Amino acid sequence: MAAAAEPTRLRLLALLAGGEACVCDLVGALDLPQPLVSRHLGVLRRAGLVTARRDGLWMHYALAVPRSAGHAKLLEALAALHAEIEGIQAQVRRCSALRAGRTCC
Amino acid sequence: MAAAAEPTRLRLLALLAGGEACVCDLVGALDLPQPLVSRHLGVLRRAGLVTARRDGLWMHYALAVPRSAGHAKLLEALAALHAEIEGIQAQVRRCSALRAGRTCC
DNA sequence: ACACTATATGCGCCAAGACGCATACATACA
DNA sequence: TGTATGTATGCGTCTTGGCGCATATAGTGT
Repeated sequence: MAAAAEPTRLRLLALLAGGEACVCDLVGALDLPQPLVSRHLGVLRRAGLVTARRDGLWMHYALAVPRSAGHAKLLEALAALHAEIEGIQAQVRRCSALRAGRTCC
Repeated sequence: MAAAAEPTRLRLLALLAGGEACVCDLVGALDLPQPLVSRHLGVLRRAGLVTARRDGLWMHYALAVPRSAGHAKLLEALAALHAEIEGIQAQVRRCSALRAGRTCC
């Protein structure tokens, strides 16, 4: 819960709500330093909110399947809250474009 | 969102989910110093999550009616998460007992 | 083995925020 | 107007956590 409250992590969760993504795409979409994004993803992973999958050099992150009723409801709430984040749509689009462009993985 | 993530405030929201309550009942239920509870309630109020109503000497706090889809979904998620908080049931019962006992307001 | 790329982590700095304490404020009542 | 009670706030302290930077780790290809 506290893990999802941080603004940058809220944005990461919004991007991942659009499907699995690798770190480089998330970095490109949010325009933040890679170590910062990686650290936030680590927090989300340890909180059980996202899962990580290694594919060669790349790590793919995705929303975790809910482990409790509260978790499931939280994901619903996040989905609704994402729409209310300033400038998030552009970042979601950029993330999708990066995914489609396949510049990295 | 960030306002609801703090553990003590999460408990306060859980107590208020059972209905309006005055500060003294919340203090008694959580067994925390009054200034601390008052300060947390102020944070929740400024975040738009609760509303305050004065009744003589007493302030009655209640969950605010949702102002957005995200807010409404967040309340649902909180309701589900409340059940997963350590020892919250006893505190909710104590709050109800205090309300019923009418020792203060 | 070496170089290269993607990702993770150790370390230090700094700001945000939670807490305790004292005290101010608001209201009721004599 | 004075006192008592419930609630809010100012202030100092200390911890937590976000951030930048450098570097470590994991994997790929030559």
